[in-house]
Amino acid sequence: MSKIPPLSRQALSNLELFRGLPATALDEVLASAAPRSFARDCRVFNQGETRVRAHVLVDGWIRISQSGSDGGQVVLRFIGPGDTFGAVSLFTDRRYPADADTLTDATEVSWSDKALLDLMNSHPQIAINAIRIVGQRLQEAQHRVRELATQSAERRVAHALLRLTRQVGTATARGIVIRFPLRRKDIADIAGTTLYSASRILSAWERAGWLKTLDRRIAVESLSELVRIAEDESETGRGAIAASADRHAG
Amino acid sequence: MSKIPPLSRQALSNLELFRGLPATALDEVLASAAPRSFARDCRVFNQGETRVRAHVLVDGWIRISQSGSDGGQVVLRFIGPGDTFGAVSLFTDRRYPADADTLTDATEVSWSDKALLDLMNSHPQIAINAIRIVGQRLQEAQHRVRELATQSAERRVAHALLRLTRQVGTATARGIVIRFPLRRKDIADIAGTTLYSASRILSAWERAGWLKTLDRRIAVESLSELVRIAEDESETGRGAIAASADRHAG
DNA sequence: CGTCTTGTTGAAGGCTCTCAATATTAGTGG
DNA sequence: CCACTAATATTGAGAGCCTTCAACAAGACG
Repeated sequence: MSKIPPLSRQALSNLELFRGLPATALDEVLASAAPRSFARDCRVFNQGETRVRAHVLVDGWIRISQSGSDGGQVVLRFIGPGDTFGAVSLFTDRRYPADADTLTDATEVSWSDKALLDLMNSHPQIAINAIRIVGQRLQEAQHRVRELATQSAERRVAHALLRLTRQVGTATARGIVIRFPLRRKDIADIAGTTLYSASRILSAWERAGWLKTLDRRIAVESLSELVRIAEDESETGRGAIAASADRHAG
Repeated sequence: MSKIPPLSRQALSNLELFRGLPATALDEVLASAAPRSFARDCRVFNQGETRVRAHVLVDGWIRISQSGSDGGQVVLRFIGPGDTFGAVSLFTDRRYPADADTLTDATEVSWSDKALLDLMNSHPQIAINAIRIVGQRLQEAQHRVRELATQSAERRVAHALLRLTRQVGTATARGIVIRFPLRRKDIADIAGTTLYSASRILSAWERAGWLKTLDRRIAVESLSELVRIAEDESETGRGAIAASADRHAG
């Protein structure tokens, strides 16, 4: 459908995966790259699919979510411009471990397993970059494991929002706005709770005046209060839903 | 204290991190390796420490656990012979993200950041092996995130035990025995629950005759029942502690 | 024999889920 | 612009899993 302009060497060298490569190497990378574009709300790949490729998102936003045989679902990650995704499966069991859906119109480039391995073998820096990327995600995932195992639903929602503001927040007059629309169910799947608890927590925070949601877009007005919820040790581990906000609102 | 025999090329090539390397490369790897040995219950490195190295365990068992500022703690992983550990931090923020403690006497070899980077640059296969290793752990961690977010404490304990039997189980006359002693608190920290819940769940399973613990060592006698608990979809998501076992025991 | 660590178990309370009903908003076609 | 429909959000009530606290038992060890 749409025309996809060829990626420039310049653009390529700004991607974390290909950072620090000489120009000749970038040309090799470009030669084996397959561009593709998607409309909003499209499935880029399915959990379990075996024709795996290494993807880099050029433009747009993508949600990575995993669901179990029991129907339980979690959002693992949001992918933004410049992020690598779906690449780990090339090295493990050659099946995508999660679904990828576009949240906006999006364009990506991807490489086959063979192409990527060849590139890494001739340019080890690519492999080293990949270790850094995957390593960061491993640390994030482990951090999240601890969060889920030890903290209350309210604190997890606070953490989730803080991460979102950092990763995809834009400062505006109305506060820090999260760049794409999120349903309560999305928040719940990110924080590992239910739609209902997420709704209660967020509306309590709205009552307290710490954030607003307009058209599914969340605007955080008082980041410091969220930080307090997320860090405050006086909150006894697992704690009352939105108790802090309601205490505050009186 | 103890004498550490030099690692053979043969032994080295059996480690996943150095798989598929030519003999000359293995010699290079050996040249920069620093061996070290520990008694039981020793700290190998501390969470937050900045003098990071890449470690490979040659012999023994190590527990990797992370604790938060609030005191909450989780066991992230057990490290056995041949496993790599502590290496990801070389590529990210140059701080160990967790504590490492020996569960038995142990010997390891380690490499400095510079040595490992040099080796990877001259032998990309090492970097590619590392991606596979870290990638597998990322997938495991993400799987665990989903588990913690959606499943009941009982199912999580069942999953934890199943993972342990697979990773460190030995088949004996008494069933599958987990190779090193585990306290109830350890089980709780693995499964993301409390000491008390873990105790209740495990003693219910003992009553049902599905496992026994002798001297802190857990012996699983009926793996299939554990699998049933872990997978059974009739258990409504988050479910009654040890209800299945007590139902079974009458 | 005392002490310390670890494990078990009861009771109570509370956070969080589930279910249901209603309100609100988005999307569509006239 | 408005009616109509579907999707989403809010909120109450109730149940229940799990935590928390407390007391006690059982070994390990000097």
